[in-house]
Amino acid sequence: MTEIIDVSESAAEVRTLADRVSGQLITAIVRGDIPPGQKISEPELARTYGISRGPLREAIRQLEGLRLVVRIPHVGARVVSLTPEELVEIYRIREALEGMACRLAADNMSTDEINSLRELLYQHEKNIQEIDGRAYFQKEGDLDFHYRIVQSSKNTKLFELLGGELYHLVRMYRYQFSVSKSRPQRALKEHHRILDAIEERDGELAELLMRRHIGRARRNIEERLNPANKEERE
Amino acid sequence: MTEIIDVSESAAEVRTLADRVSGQLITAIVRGDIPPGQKISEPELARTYGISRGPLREAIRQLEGLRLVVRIPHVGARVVSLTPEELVEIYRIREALEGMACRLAADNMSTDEINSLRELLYQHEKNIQEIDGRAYFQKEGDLDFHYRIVQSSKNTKLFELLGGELYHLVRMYRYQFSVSKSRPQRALKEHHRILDAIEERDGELAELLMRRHIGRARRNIEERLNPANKEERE
DNA sequence: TCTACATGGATTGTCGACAATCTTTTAATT
DNA sequence: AATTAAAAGATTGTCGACAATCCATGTAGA
Repeated sequence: MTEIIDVSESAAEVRTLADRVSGQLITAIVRGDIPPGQKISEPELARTYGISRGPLREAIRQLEGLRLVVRIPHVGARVVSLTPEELVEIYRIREALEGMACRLAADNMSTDEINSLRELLYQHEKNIQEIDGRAYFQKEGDLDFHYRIVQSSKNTKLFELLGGELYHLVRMYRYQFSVSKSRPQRALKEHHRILDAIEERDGELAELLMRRHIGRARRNIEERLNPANKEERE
Repeated sequence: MTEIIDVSESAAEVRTLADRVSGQLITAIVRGDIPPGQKISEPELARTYGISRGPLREAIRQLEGLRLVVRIPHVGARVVSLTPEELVEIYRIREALEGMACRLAADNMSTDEINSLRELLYQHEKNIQEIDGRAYFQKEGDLDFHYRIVQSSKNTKLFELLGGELYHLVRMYRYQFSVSKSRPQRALKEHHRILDAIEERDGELAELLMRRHIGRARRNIEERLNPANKEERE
């Protein structure tokens, strides 16, 4: 999952301090080093990263745009703490947006990109078999798949939107609600099917499969919230 | 169209300078006072707004998050200049997202909200008849309708996404590619139909109608770009 | 005359200090 | 003892100045 970080970090060889710190903060928040809800102390962070408060404040403003922190004037910034409902909301948005991305990718993805992505899936397969228990790589790897699809949709705005703010939040909550163990193999199979559809240039099917795929993940979350009633929605 | 501005401006009674200037810059850019592609000179703007460069830079970082400006380290920030293709991309995203918003709104919109929105449409009707030529209010009013629907979907993340960065860009390009004159009446009719479907709690129909509605607007733009070939897409 | 380089000017990036606001602690009153 | 009020402390917001980088102008050489 290096790519997502790279977008904001090495895009221009890590120029300004604010940009660099912004990237560091993103990973820190996503990995849970700075847990959700925690207050962000400017003096403390400035000391930690060895910079002044100026660039730091710019970085915070940037994170605010990515919805990773919530700022209250004259009070301070806190790491965002999504309610489970909001997380479900995000998955609903992903259903719509990534479904669309698949439809576009079926038209616009090059054969090179398809082959490369297939390669990635084989690699995931190996990872799952090898480090069976630790689904660490898989956790990020899954999103890597989605990332590439969106990228290959060739809709740059869609790419910015999903890669920019939605994926960071998803990544963040992956590290917390640790992924259930039964999903990886199944998810991998679904990934292959989606790529199959794209390879056959069947946009309609690709969209359907992706919507189902994300919908399942969403229901997975919903069930974890309401273990009691499984069939409340729709 | 006051609401959209209010979100970022008066949310906390306009506290910090950065927030205030951020709001002013947004309207300035949206209205075209600072045209697309223009360089944003920090010293000049700081003088204009009578503040120092500190808060101004924070405001610029915020606008960057809203995709209203593009920043290059050590070079400067420019007002974003969307290619027509990107504008079409945005409309494609709106199709997906607002279609979804309609489906949700059919379930979650209160009768009060429905009545109030109907009232707004009647007001639009009056405006169109009165100031026939100047479609000024209509221009913003149209988006007001969409804004309310998304709001009533009760999906807060969806609301943030559409209201936050997508609508600003759409508003911005409304002021440039001035809306064709024949659309308003037709658009108003379509708005009524969409609201009808929502009122009848027919989410599927509401989604369909909204997708068509935005799709038409998109095709309208596409035709303006390629006046020659009308039937190239799908 | 054109290209390459160097110099000067302007702009962006960073810092430390001061002012305004909030939070916590302490004290006083009921 | 509990609640309110006041004061101290800490944090956020703002500013002006300095450093680093980029851009434009001008000069020298081929």
